Amino acid sequence: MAERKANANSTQVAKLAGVSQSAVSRAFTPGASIAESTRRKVLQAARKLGYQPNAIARSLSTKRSKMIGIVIANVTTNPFYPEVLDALSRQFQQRGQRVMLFNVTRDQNLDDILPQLLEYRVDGILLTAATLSSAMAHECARLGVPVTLFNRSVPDAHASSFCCDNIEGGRMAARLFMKSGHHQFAFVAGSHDTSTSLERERGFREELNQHGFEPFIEMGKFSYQGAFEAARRLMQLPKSPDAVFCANDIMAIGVLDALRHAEQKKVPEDVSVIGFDDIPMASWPSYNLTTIRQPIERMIDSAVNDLLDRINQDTMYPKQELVPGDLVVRSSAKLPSGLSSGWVISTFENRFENRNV
Amino acid sequence: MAERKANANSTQVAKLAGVSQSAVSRAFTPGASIAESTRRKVLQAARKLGYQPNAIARSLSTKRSKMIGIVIANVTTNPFYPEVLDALSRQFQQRGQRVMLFNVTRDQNLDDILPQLLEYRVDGILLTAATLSSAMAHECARLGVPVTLFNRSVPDAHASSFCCDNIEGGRMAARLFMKSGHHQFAFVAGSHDTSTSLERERGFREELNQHGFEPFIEMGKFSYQGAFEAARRLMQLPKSPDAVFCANDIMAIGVLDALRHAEQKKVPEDVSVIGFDDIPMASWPSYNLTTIRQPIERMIDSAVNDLLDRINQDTMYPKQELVPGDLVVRSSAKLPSGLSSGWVISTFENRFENRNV
DNA sequence: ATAAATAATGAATGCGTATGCAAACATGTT
DNA sequence: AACATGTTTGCATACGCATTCATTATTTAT
Repeated sequence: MAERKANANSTQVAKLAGVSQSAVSRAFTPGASIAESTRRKVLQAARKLGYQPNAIARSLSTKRSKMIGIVIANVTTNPFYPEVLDALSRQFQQRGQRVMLFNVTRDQNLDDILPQLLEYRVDGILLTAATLSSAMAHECARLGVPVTLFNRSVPDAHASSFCCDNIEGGRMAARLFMKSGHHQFAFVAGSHDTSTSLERERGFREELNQHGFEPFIEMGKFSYQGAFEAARRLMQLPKSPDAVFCANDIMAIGVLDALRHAEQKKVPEDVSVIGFDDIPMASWPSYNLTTIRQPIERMIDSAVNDLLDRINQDTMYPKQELVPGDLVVRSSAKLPSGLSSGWVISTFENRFENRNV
Repeated sequence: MAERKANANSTQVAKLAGVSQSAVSRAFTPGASIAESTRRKVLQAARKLGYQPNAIARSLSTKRSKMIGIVIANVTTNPFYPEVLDALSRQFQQRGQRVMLFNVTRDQNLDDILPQLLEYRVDGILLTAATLSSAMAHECARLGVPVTLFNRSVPDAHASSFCCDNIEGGRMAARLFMKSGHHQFAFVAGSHDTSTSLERERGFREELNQHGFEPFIEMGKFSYQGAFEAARRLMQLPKSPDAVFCANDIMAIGVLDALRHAEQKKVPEDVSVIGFDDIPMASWPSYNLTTIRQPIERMIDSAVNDLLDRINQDTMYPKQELVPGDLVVRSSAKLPSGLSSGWVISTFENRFENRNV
């Protein structure tokens, strides 16, 4: 049924308008040298034929596809990523770039994906998942395709990277816990090979270590269910923790549910829980999660600007940016004196007086 | 810094391999007529130059972009859509199609978006958001670009459509409520111009009407917050409802939270709540939501197959498919005798004996 | 061995646009 | 009227690949 009548092309429009094909091209190129009168003639003919410039042909000719490749993962398991994708795609659309999306699994090798993007000559690549192999980073550099990492640390100097300050985030969580008098700490990790989880763990542990504490570590596999089970394991321990920091909010929520519904614990009376991200659900009254907020909009703005700038000016060097997170105080963690729920704190207690050891 | 060394092209590879450009093209075209020996020569030369075929040029030449345009909305407000996007993108990737993503707001006009897709000569379009204007449907038909709607009813015969049976879903919710002895019903709508919300409302109301009941209607704006407020308004009513059906799960959860945390109601003792979709959170112990499950995977499979089939065979007609939902019985709604939590029911009580009027 | 069929190859062309270049045109200056 | 300046215009070509067609190499059948 679909007759696949090919779209009209610039030559046909030219003929109808009584001008050359170049004129048609110029009529659709902002800033091109063309008289207003001929432009009108062209546009009129174009309308009559239902003509629309062919972006594929334009890309071939200009060597600019106006497409950005976005690689993402965990869209269904972590509500943080739909937010990231939403902001990213909106930004790029708004700035005249199309988005070619690749949805990968966390363990999937980027070395199979990136070539598919490069094949389409995307103008730039934004990675929010998986880690960039050094070989691929070089390949992109060789082809002059800028790469920006979001929430992933940079493998070498060939790519830009925009990260929340995970280490300081972990430290803030530790300080809040200590300040409210906790003694037994635990960290629920996401995975053992993701910089976000590792850095949050490191900050948390280092701050605790400085005051003579050592956290238990459990694996939550970056998922609600994984964290749910991790929490149950934690509660089996002889000295079960009274303060649990999770590598992200969705796991914190899993932990909360496990504590309340499977372990008959009260939060925060029996156990305090802190998450990371500040996803929308964190503020729902069922959870009221104390968490470290990632300033998504600001981070995305920076990342998008960086990538587009590097696309337009070959001279720019990649940039590494660390954005501080905010401690959002709600009620899943005991409050130290002087703090109350509802506060958002940018720099929490750089120095901490240890009253518990 | 990026020197933007253009990628090698087939001519350069040909020269190095001592063959013609055609041979290079054939070496990369599965099923083309080429001797195994020359193919090897070509591939070796290609590897040496870091050559990768240019998909843009190929698209121009073959008039197939191997790209599918996906239009989606509500990615951040409704966890159902990340699931849809995840399944869709995975399927297309797996079947060798790239995905060009457009993220829109619910009120955004598709007439501005579709031309941007058509400009890139996508092979097909999959819409999960917004409604297709008749003009645009014709435009796509004219250009021979098949369109498939997911969870949206079809505007005319030019597009395929894959929908959950929303009307029957609404009926099932009504039957379950009536069977457990409820008397005051309410529906929390998503919007007044979305077929999903309208159809679910219609099924719900029609089934109630047949037994002499009439539901209150409140607007929940397809969001947690909107539904939260809708629930509070419902509870102000002189005869406040004891059975609330929501147009989707995220609103049902908003209603649940409002009832429990703002209205001191017990669920399901004081009020029963049913949702629609069966998003992952629905099974979390904090909510345990009784809901109508949309069989996402099956629906997506059908939609993707339909679209790809229509891309490959111009002769196929668009298809309209209605997929039945399943009633997933958990514990946010009172159980009628004979039912217990944990059941999944495909066809619930087509005939209902009204014991309450 | 030879004819007939098949497979492999390269030259040439087309896909639809952008753009450098030179020619044509318009405008203003002396 | 002659000239300088600036603006429009069309021609021709390039972008990188796929594909048709005619030609040549190879295999198969007789």
